[in-house]
Amino acid sequence: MTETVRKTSRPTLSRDLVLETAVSLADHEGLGALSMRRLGQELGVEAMSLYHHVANKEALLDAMVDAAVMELGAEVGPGGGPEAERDWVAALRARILTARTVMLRHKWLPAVIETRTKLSPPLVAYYEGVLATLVAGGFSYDLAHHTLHALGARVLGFSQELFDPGKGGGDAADMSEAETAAMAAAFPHLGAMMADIVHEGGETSIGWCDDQTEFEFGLDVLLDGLERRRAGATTGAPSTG
Amino acid sequence: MTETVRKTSRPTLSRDLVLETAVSLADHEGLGALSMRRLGQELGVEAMSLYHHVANKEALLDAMVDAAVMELGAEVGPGGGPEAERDWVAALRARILTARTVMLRHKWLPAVIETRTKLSPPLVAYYEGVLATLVAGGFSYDLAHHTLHALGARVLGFSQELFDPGKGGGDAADMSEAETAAMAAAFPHLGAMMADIVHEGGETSIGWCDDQTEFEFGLDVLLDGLERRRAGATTGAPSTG
DNA sequence: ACCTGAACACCGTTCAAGT
DNA sequence: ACCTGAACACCGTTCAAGT
Repeated sequence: MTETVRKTSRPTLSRDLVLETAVSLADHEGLGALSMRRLGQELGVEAMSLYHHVANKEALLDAMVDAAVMELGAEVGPGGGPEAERDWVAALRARILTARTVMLRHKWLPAVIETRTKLSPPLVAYYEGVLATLVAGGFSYDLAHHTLHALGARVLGFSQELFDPGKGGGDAADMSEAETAAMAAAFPHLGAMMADIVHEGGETSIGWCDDQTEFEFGLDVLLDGLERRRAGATTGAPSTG
Repeated sequence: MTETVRKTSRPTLSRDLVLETAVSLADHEGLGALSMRRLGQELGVEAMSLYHHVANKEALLDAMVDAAVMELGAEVGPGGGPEAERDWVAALRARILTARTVMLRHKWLPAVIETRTKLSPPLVAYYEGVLATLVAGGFSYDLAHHTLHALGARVLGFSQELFDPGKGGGDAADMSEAETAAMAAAFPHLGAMMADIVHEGGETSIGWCDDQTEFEFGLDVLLDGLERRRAGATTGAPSTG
């Protein structure tokens, strides 16, 4: 699981090596494991040596974001172009789902991006590509701007999942029958919904929610609604039938 | 700005007083200011005394979430009912916008909710109300489940805003003309969009994005798309004209 | 029962000192 | 120029001791 230390060889420290090691540490053991002392240890060096290659921990996190988002930028390409003109929904959808694979590789990235105070040039470049895709698809800058807000974190391939039964320490499997029954009594709709999902899941996905499916569902609802607005519907309240 | 300490009177400590003070401290000075030592100081007591009323800091955060979400629950009411049957969009929209006012009062709440490992009963009760509203509006449990995922954090009144020019240390006003020009050259679409927004903002909102407007736009796009699916459209990919 | 103070094992970071 | 070790000002938390 854990990478072994390389106390023996000890290659000369460099900014790139510090960065790579930091990203790898965060990838494998989570953001909580990334302390300056621990990172130094991983490199066979005292924590204080890191300060010769990085101003402080915030600067290290900045650089990690830049590195990961450049990775993302390389995979999604420039954006815009004839595919976007033909079908902006498909173009943007593909772009965002690619972004998602990068986010899944670097699970720490959303949390770190959220806490950045200076904006990352590679991230701005990514947004430029999204915008190019929207404009090629016929969006006004005004609607494109609202669209970026509407997509929010989803534009980078992640969403804040709050209602995650798999979280909560115990997923459905962990809940005792008594607990499930008590919950169903107190919260009838949630109880019914959970029963429904568990049934539906059946043999394939045991019990709960498929993150990828749900991410795509939410994304498609948004893309659908946005296309309707682009095509000329009012930007006001939705029709309520 | 900062509340003054009450070293003098020193009322007997109680769990409720600890909780209230913790919430107030986080409200006024942010989550970063909430350390056990600082909270003790605010109560005119040693940090270690707090452990008689709260198991540890995680338990304190759990209790703070419960308290804030109960506040939310009291303001939104039970959910469902005849209004939801008549117009689920309006009912859910109102519910979520009320939730948003609570989130704006307790800015620390989203971040803390995200890190909880055990689920909060008041939060489950809130979801039950959302679900009751959807079911009254004609949703199947299956579609309602997807809907909760699609709304994500928005169901609680907040969204992960990543592209926030006001963030980044410098908003547009803080950027030098040279910087703005350089950015417009490197990222033409972003440059054009920003110029467009600044113009549009005009006298009323100086320059940038109105969070409330953008929140409602994104919410309405989602509600619109969800209503279409409820009314019988396929749950697959959106039509791309 | 409630509160305290010293202590432990952690942080990020500074600084003077080594090579 | 690069790395080190002690130190400083913080964390959350434990534990034995006070009242």
